[in-house]
Amino acid sequence: MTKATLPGLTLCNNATLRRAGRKLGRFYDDVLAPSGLKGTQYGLLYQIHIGSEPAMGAIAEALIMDLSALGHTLKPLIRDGYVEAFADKDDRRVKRVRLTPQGGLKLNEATKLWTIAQQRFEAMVGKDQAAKLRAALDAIAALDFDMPPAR
Amino acid sequence: MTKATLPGLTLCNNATLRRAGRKLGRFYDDVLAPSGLKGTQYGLLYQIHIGSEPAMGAIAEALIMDLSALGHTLKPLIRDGYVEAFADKDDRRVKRVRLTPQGGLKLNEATKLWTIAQQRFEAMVGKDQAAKLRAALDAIAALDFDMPPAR
DNA sequence: TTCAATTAGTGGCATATGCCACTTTCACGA
DNA sequence: TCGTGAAAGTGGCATATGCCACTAATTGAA
Repeated sequence: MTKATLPGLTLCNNATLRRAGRKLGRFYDDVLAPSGLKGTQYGLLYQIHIGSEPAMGAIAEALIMDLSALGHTLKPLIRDGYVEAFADKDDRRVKRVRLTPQGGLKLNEATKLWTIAQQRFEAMVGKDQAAKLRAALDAIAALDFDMPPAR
Repeated sequence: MTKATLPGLTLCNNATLRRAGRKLGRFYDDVLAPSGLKGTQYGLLYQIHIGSEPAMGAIAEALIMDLSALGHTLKPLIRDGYVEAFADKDDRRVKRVRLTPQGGLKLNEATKLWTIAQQRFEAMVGKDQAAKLRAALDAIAALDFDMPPAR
């Protein structure tokens, strides 16, 4: 009973997902550490990168993240000069963001590290196993949890 | 291109896991809301419940969570009277925790809600699919990410 | 044109997590 | 027995996320 301190190997899908998330998150964070970015920040820079000066709302939707949470997460990246925001020309309510030249460089730098983490992980679980896992997770992300509260 | 704003369906295992985690987390949180507990707190109370007055370190290990993070997460639960801590009789460095009677009641109350969330989720993805997913996630949680930094 | 409803963000507050620097206890070997 | 190093937590600081109450800008209908 030394390390098998897991009597009830939680049947909770949410708890299991979070636990694996903490573990994997730390791994990616460790590998990305030399770049000074956290896994989340890397993902956010990437998302901005592949978008066309995306609006905050668009990013939040793509990442299935609360809009205000995105705003908070974006702050350190703007503060450090990796991202810059500007108002949309046609709708001043909309705030768009883009990477600064510095942000672009940082993304490239971090991508090299990310590749290492990604390869190391897939070498352990298998490339297809990883792909299947991502597919399953994307399926969850696409689920429509609703109806219950009597519409 | 309205809702398919996901050009690069992220290949990053970490980002995919986090995204699904946010989605699922909100679902469980919503269903658990009437109890006043968050999904994480419910999981923590449960973990304490199934343990024998577990030491903080044991809980942290089981949940693959940083010890200090556990300490922080535990605070609101202690503040609200659901959990109480006490020093181990033989080793004063060790701090053990247990549910208070109130905590036990709250856990029962929340478990009813949790069951609903769990069932609703599994009704959507399938019971075996969910089990497979948990198995895959547990496998990740059990991985040994090491060696690289030249030991 | 005017005003109510809607949309996009912001700020404040609270929890979730980590890392690091300490402090307190123990365990052990000299 | 003393002193050094390991083990278990705590506190502070920073990011990650959410919800709620608001504000600013738009859109639409009367």
